[in-house]
Amino acid sequence: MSRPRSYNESSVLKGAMHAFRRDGYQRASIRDLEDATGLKAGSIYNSFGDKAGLFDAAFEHYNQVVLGGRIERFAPATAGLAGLRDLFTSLMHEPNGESHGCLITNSAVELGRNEDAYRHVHAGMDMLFKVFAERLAAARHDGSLRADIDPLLAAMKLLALYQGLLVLVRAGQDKPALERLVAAEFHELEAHYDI
Amino acid sequence: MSRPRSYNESSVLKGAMHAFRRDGYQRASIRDLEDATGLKAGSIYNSFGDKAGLFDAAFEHYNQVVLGGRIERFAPATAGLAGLRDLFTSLMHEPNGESHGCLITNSAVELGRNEDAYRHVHAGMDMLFKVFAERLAAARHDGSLRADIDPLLAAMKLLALYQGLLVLVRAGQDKPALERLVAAEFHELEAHYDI
DNA sequence: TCTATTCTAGAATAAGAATTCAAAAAAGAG
DNA sequence: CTCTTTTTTGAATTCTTATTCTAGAATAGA
Repeated sequence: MSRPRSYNESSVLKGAMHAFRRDGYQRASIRDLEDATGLKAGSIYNSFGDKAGLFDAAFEHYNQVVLGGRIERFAPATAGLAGLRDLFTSLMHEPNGESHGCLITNSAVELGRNEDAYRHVHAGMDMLFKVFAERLAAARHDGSLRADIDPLLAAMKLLALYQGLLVLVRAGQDKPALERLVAAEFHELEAHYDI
Repeated sequence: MSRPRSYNESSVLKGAMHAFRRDGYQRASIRDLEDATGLKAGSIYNSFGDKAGLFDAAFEHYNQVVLGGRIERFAPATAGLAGLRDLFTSLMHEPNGESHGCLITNSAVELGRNEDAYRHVHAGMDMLFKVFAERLAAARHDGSLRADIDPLLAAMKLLALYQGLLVLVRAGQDKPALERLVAAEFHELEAHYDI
């Protein structure tokens, strides 16, 4: 019937996401997005409506694929507190020295309460908070979490720490120092039985 | 000899700073900056060279006056750990429900390693880190800090938490929850003598 | 008071960005 | 094979933004 789209949606979204993470919503021009996605401006408008529409789709992709995948990979339910720690440590290990940062953090700061982005920012933060809270609650049950720690309060603290680390990485702070910080924080969370 | 400037430099910088905090460097247009400063574009260019020059001056002003003043007010050397806690708590109490955020956090995220902003971002973070480290070291000496805590490591952690809180405030997270988090964190830092 | 100089205002300019448009191309349905 | 529908493309357009220019106003010292 009609001519089918010739591009691969997932690779287009990946490219757009990359550009938005690196440059922010405002600075990523349609020109940049053409390069990043391999599509021409016309096709972008035809497929996504406008720049905001592409951002929307790219953010959705980020939350589901990148963030979701990261959680699956580093912090599945079976990995306990150590998994959470690995998730945090991975923030300091972005490939080839680049620090694109997190679309959630970057958008929260750049766009504030902007309605469209707000939805995704909240969804992403919720996803993180829930994983933190679940892992901490489980750790409390199996005794690996210090008994005097409130899982929900600690989950919120981890969320703040997570966002803060991303800011510091983006600002070029010394990564080894940040890793020591993460190690120390998780050491504090763990139950340690004195002999 | 020559006509002197008719504006008040400090109030101009305050206005510009406000606009940059609210909207970010990119989104704050010269038009917006005219309104925010009360100057006309011509005067802005005459006095500060260009938009980047005004941003530079406004950032300098932020670090010296706003951040410096905040530290003086909430966390002078005499106030100890409680002063630091108050400084953190004040982040959740911006006047009239607005959350302009911190120019340091916002610029770190928006501008990344951009050379001009980088200088100020680093200066601001350094200023915070040094205050945290000094207060923690002093608290260690007077015994109000838990003895097993490394002041430098804890200072870095506080810096991350500080930046993270600002991201969460900007994203509209529940402020009371964030305040509880701060209270809990400082409770953890303090030495508590069991009777 | 006059003059040199700098400030201010607001229009003009120029560059860059987002978005739209019109024509060419592709692919399946009949 | 042709027709229809939608995508693709690249140019055209419209908007916005940063920056410059020009004329007029203000000031302090000669």
